[in-house]
Amino acid sequence: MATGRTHRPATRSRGIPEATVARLPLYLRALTALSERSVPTVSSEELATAAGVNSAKLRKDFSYLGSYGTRGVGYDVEYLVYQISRELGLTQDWPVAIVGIGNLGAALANYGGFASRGFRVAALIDADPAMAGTPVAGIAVQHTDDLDRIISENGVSIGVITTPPGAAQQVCDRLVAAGVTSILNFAPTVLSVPEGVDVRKVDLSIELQILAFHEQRKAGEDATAEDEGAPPMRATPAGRKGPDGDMPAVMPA
Amino acid sequence: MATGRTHRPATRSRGIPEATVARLPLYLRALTALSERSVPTVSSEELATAAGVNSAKLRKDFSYLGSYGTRGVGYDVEYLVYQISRELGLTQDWPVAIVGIGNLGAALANYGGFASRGFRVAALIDADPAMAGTPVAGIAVQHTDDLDRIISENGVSIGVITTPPGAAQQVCDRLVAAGVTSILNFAPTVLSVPEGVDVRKVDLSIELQILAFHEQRKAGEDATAEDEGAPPMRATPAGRKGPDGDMPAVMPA
DNA sequence: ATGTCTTTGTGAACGCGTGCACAAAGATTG
DNA sequence: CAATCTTTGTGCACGCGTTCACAAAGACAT
Repeated sequence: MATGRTHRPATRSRGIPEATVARLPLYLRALTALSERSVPTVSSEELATAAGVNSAKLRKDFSYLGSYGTRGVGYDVEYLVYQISRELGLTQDWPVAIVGIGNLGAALANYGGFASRGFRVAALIDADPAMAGTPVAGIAVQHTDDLDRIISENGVSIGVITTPPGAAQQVCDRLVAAGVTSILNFAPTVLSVPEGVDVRKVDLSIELQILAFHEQRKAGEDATAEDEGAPPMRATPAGRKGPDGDMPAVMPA
Repeated sequence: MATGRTHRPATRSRGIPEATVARLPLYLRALTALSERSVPTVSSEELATAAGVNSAKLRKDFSYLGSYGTRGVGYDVEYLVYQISRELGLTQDWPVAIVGIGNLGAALANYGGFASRGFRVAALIDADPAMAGTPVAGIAVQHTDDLDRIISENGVSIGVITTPPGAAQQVCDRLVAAGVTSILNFAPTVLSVPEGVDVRKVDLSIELQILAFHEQRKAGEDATAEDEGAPPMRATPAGRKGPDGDMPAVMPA
């Protein structure tokens, strides 16, 4: 019944701050690029610039992993690539299942960035019987009925949800029941999961709205005298709202 | 030329904390759902549960917007929907341009969540001449050469980048030059933008890597004695130490 | 009107993350 | 070997965000 925690426990894992963990992939990407150019070492300053962060922050981040640098020289690129990869668990292979093969699901399946590092699309699952067997990105789509079997047979522990919002929670529950303990949710829904299951969400609509907020603010800075718009009279509780029908009766993403 | 700040200035806008702004869309979604069910009022507790957050946090968030609640009763749903919409700038229409119409770009163009609230796909732009004119999601794709004109003619201030990583910075620069001041970046690249331009990134790969980290940690908790694998010899920069490993004694997860 | 009950709004404490600034460490040069 | 120079690693202070806990405010019943 999907009655569980909704937010991550913020369990400070093994002393590495969550904020640092979130930046490690950034460093890894920059380091990989350097590695491909056969650059042997980098200073914290250079690497920080490449990763778009502060150099002090980068050094502190690395200090949580250990002392991998050489003073007066910098960091050994190859060595650091390996250390971060190991820390992130990318030295092993993670089979991933994508549930909901619509526009987005198919796009993700085709996305090259998946297989690039440690991740492998192990299964595509959809509720539409007509899609069963259809190959997407070279992989045959399987039906939701077999979800349990698919997950366990492939040893999938990371699931990606790209279903319509209405189906997301149900799919989530089934994934968790089948053994998935990490979920990447693209559906615009708040997922409830039991403790011990990690959920990360990617929400286009939310990102756009945040941008819109700042955009509006920027536009409003010039015209400070700008009228706030017609402040519709307070809709007295249990009463009626403004006559000008201010309500956008539109459904959100 | 892309020489500018990379991170947002964290400019505390109008007294509303960034963290709060990021949650407003969440509240708005939950409120819209309630509105459709014609629920007149909600308590902070109910709404918080629906949005997946703490009720105290929700109340504090709302307190930044003003006192919109009624003690002993709760919040008027319709009124709050309007207030948050206005605060986020969703009462006006935001024309959005998507650059890079590959798998992902096309998927986003088709994504219903776009038009749902305040956002309208005003233009689709791609560098492939063969795509020019091809309709995607009912909109004809236009060529990159006309980017400047397209942006200014449509008054686009929000751009979405779904190009390959190599082209992202260049596209970004052109968007900014054309007048775009908010960018949603799906390309796995660190974008440099001048001050005053907001960038938000959505990165599938990074999200997966963060999940993998936690997944590994969870798996490692049981088997603490797990072997760390073969630690590759440290590429000692210009100086050798014991071959046995000056491996920083990092503890196994 | 008075009292009770519910729920908001917020003061205050706490913890996390960030950035500064510098001492320590090692490379490098004379 | 001593001096100098570069860059790391980190102690410390500060600010933001979260959470607790409670007084104030209003609804509602008597």
